Amino acid sequence: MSAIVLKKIGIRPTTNRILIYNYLSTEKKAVSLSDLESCFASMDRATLYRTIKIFEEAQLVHQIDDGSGIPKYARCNQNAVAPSHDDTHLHFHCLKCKKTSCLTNCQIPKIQVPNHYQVSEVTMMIKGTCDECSRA
Amino acid sequence: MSAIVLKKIGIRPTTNRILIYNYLSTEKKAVSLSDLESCFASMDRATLYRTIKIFEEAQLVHQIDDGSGIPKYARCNQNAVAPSHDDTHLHFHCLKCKKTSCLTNCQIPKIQVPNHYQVSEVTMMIKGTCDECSRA
DNA sequence: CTGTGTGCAAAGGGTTTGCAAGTAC
DNA sequence: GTACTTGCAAACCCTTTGCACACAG
Repeated sequence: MSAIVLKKIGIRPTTNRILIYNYLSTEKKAVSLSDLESCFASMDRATLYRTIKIFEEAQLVHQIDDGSGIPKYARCNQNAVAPSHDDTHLHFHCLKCKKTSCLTNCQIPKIQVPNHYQVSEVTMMIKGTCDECSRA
Repeated sequence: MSAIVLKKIGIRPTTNRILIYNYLSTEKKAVSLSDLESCFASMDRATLYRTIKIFEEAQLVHQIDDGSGIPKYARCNQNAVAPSHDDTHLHFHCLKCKKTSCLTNCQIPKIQVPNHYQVSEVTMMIKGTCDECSRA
């Protein structure tokens, strides 16, 4: 139950939050605030915004910047109940269907940076044609 | 002379454009529109915006999305006079000094994507501490 | 004279915040 | 009753565009 998951990590499981949580859990693609807004027309933008922020802080979701300028959010590590979030994988943005998704199976290769540089986070974004679109 | 460079690729070398071009050529870090705005206070935002767009189309600069939500621009391949622009390198965003720069010497590793996915563009963004900041 | 470049002003698209009412515990 | 949530409204930040004037060929 999602209510239990939320409660466990210290987020009060309100109706709205459970709905959003479930939506993010089933949705394969990364969603923007506008996506959520049109999906949950009854909820206010501010509520969606704050809910996402809370989820992000609790590491239930991570933000993805696909170059569109509009931040998207995804919950990837869907098997894990604990907030051990994995975002060391690639992100893919399909130029045809405009969907952004996580390629959870593709790890980001280890990278060599020049001396004295310290790496704390690496993101990798691929644009192209996704599975579905290239078959069609 | 920058005027000649601009003319060669079909951009009329106005005073403003030469100034901006020179600035981008000497600046090591990627700059945002606001950066340009505070640097060239006499020029209008719209002029800066349109100039950057023109440079981008002519492939004199490329846009970098460092996760801040604010697009930055850089001219990397500074040796090349021709508009053969190379943007297959890494980008680095320093969490201390907030500067974004090109690691021109670091190529993006070849990546393996799942079947049926077609890759047309790859970007890689590293966050951490830059050379200068980690020495200080 | 004609076409391009520029500044001004405003529209636009999205995020973020203040506040007061609502709701759960 | 108290503390957290939510909706409404507005502020905000930055990009983008329309339009009229300025300027160069």
